Amino acid sequence: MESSKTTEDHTRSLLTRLAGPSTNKAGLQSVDKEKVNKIIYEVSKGSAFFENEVKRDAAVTEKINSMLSNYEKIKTQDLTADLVIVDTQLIELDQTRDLSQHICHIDMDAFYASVEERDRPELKSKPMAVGSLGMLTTANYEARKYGVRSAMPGYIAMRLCPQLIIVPNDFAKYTEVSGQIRRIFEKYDPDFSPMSLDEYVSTSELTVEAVIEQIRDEIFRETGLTASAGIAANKMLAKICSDINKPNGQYLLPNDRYAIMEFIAKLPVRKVSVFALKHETVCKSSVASRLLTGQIYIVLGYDISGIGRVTERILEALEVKTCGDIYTQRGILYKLLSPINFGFLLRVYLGIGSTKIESDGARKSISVERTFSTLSKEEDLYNKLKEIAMKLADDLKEENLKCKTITIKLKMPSFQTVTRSKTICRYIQTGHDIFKYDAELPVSLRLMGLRASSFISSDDTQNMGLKRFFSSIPPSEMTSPSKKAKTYPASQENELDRDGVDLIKITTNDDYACPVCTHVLKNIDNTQFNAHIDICLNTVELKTILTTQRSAIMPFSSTVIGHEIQHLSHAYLIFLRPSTTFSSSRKSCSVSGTNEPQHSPSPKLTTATGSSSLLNYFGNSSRQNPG
DNA sequence: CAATGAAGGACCC
DNA sequence: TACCAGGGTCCTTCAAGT
Repeated sequence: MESSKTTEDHTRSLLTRLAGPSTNKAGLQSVDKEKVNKIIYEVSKGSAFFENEVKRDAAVTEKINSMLSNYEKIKTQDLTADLVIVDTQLIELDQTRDLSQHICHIDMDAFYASVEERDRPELKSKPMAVGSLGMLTTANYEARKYGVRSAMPGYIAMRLCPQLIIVPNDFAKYTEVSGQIRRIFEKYDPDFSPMSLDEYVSTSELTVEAVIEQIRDEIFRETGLTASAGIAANKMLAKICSDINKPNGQYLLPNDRYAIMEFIAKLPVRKVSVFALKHETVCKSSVASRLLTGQIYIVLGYDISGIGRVTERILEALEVKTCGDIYTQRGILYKLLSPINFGFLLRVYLGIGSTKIESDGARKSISVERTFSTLSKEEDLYNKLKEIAMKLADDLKEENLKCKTITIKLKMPSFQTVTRSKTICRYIQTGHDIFKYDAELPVSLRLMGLRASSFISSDDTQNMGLKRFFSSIPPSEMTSPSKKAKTYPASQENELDRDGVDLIKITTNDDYACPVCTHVLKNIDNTQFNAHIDICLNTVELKTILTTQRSAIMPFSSTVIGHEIQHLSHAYLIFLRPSTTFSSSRKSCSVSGTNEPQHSPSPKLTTATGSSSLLNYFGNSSRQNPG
């Protein structure tokens, strides 16, 4: 029977995929998932989105199959030696267990929807969701009975529940309520308000549970909203526990090794999500607090990861359904998964998670993206991108950040998504062949986005200018100029330009080849020359990264792209016209969502990633080909 | 032979 | 009627350069 699982399994996984990411949320347990999934399937069948999901599902299937064939081989092997290694690892991990404190995760129930209900009580008894017909952000519990949930397109929700009321998002309002809640927490946090601390906590008779109840109660009195809480020994467990008695309830998992192991063993892997505190985000509905011997530290914001649809499928194929199964299958998992993923699973199995409140806040990237009804005209696309770039530039300015890397993201009407990124100094130094842009190739897009990352201090920007450019690029590499150089003139107040461009001294009026576009500029003086360089640097038409860098990986069916980059304030404006038919030949990644930023607050992330990646590679290959 | 950049995904809310 | 978001983080794989 194992071998005859073909189309049936296929549709099943597809149905699950289409059902969306949040099918296990509170309030959804009682719905007839089969039926709901079927309706979702019927409604979306044939759409571009659907077709794209089919592809992605197939990719996961393929990956699983290759894993399974490996699995078959390994099954017959003697894993004794491996088990010794794994069990040693388990013992070591167990010794890191920290049961010295309680950590509590407080989660607002259906936050946006609850706010709307509070303001319009008549909605309480009716199925209601917040969002638009395009996409819902959340649904109240009445609506969840019909299978309506967050991240579901509104029009599909309407099929599931025709009487559904959809209320538009009102983020300003939610932010305000977040502020209210936050102020409540501040009262409990000694760092914010030491005075009121005694008022609430020093009555040491109060149990942890009582304190949390009190906090939830106060939230309710203050905002009219309910919250749920999980109290446990670490962040991971606290997060999981907060879901158990949702809505408007709390759950305490005792700080006892046995209790924890019992609890986790029965837990379906999909329930695992890991709560890690990151930079402070006000407009979120989750709050974590830590109770430590009479003190409470409140931290807002989160960074949550977990085991999602894909990982669940992979694990299921490896016969791991509950966290307890991780132990049973540990030998296989050790052989098949990357060390990082495997280590994560071991910690899950042991119920070990981070207990730190490292509010290591530095944010790593800022992005802006917009979906729109399909645009095809170059001009429209350009304008849209310009808007996005302006917005991103504003955001950067607001955060007082400068970036080194810009990533553009494009989504075709087919939902195929491509991203292209460039770090500025490299971009300038490398001086990609400039591409004479080819025949008009209108491409349609449904989304464009820009992301800024690799933030740099202004010191770093000093050495990235033309000097460096000049010194490292042989003139022969420069090619023809952008036809459009003057169409998109440089923006006036361009800080990055100022920082990045050193003026070039030319002593005599002469012919001079522009290093960027290689045009020979006749008889110009310093000022004119510099002006020209400015324009060229601001608007460079690249031979597309797509052709030069990706052709080896992704076969292109037709001609490619004009690609322009324009400085716009802090941001770069990138314009591309890719061919519509990228065929991704990539294999999908392995088990992910396994990232609880462990201990060490911020030791070189890049290094960590790099080396683990290598470790991974070597580790896997040596283990997977054992003889 | 480490370090790095780029592209693509998975996951969360 | 309407036809699948936007903002982040981290992980993995590839490829190329010294």
